Amino acid sequence: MTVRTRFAPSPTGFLHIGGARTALFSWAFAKKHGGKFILRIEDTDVARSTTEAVQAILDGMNWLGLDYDEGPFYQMQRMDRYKEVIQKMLQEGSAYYCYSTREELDALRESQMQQGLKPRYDGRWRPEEGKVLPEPPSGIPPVIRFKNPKDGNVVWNDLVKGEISIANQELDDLIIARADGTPTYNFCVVVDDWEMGITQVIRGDDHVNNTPRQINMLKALGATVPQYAHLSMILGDDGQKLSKRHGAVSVMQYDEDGYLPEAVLNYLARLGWSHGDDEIFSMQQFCEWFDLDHITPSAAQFNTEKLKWLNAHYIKLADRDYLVKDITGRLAQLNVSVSAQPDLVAVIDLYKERTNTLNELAESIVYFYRKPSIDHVAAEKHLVADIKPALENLTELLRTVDWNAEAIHHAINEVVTKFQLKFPKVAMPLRVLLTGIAQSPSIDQVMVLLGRCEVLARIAEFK
RNA sequence: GUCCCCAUCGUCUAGAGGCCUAGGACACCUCCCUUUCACGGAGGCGACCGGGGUUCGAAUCCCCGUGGGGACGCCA
Repeated sequence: MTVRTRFAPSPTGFLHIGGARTALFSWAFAKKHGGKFILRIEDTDVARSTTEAVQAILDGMNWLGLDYDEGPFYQMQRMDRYKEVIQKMLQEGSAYYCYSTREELDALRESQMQQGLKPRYDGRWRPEEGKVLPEPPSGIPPVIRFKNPKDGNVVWNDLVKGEISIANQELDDLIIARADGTPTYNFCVVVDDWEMGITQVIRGDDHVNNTPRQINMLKALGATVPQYAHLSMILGDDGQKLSKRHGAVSVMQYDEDGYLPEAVLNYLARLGWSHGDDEIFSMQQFCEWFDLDHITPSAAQFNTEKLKWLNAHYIKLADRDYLVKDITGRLAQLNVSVSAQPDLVAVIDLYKERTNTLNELAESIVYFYRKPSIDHVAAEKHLVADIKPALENLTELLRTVDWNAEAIHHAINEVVTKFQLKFPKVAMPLRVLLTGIAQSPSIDQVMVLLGRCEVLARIAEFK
């Protein structure tokens, strides 16, 4: 049987890191097995679903390069089909109308909680052999409930967590259609997973508790039950649960923050999944290696430091043209327009080995295109008066020296020797004057790129 | 409260009864490289939640405890 997996987000927000990993694992699993990956938008909560959120999810998938073979399917466009199935269930007796009001149900729930019971529907409208149902009240539009089996256990072999067994007694008759007739999540999932021929449902483990209900409905419909793989959640850097209020950010935020999609993908792949000691690998390699057997069942804490490490790695490998385009954009954000000189390609080459994010890279090269403000601490330490004669002497040499790193280096050495100094004694003030700070690549290389005219101008600032 | 799940260095993890005096990676520390800061290289610090079993032998299997998480919606 061909593998068919799906990613089924609800469009109530952006694509966050947890969703992205779920999507990545589903995608990789399909790729690994030569199957199909399907995108399905679960938008049946009309009140909370937005087209902006749909777009945000699509953007996130696109940025990560998680392409889908089918879809996106929208559940709201499949209403007719859901209603058909519900009618069939009503006729067959696996579903029934329930006239309980929300107030009634709230009261029920509360009293059950007080008694230390698990809150659940008590089945007052559930048709039963020899049971006399109350007369349907007028003016109350009924919901439709699934008639869940009363006895036995629902058991499935979760591909991540192993065998999970839940007693039917723990389950109640869930609502599959609201009073306004629209079907609810648990029901739509069942119909869709069935009719879309999903073979492996890979999703967050907040759905573990929904699984037995879905299996029961699948069985009631005579459908094949797919395999399930429940991924544990991703915690924030601080070990706290991610939520809209706390730490959950869009994957697109990582783009804005200067992370490469390759880095995010590689990081996510390794978060909760492993292939021996391998840490750095391409998505192609990942798709070949990926399996459900090596997914950790426990929750994982996000670690930005490690993401940065991977990002630094991928920046070193990044395509030149890509970097130039990207960095030009980031510089523009900093109100820096890139002039022809110094050549941005050369500048990036000089810095890409020493940077963690693209934002850092952009910020650290601003001084090539705009005169830097001098850091006070650095100035105090290195721009001392007694170095002035040496710098003046260097200035003279720089006016006529061949403008390449070797010649410049030689010129600095000449001054160093003449004034009986150590190399850094001259290099550091130079560095501060030229870049504004005390850290930079090799100073002669910086000077080559900055250009003779600009170098002389900046040294002259030292009064 | 009830049900379900989880538990190896600070973090991500390797580990499917002997290969484990528990391996790798990030972070941290030291040293080397050096023109500063990085990069890179070499070292170092650092963990099997507790208690019982099973077994010749347990990080690995079982039970109990503890801790953490999830679910209990006319949300998904």
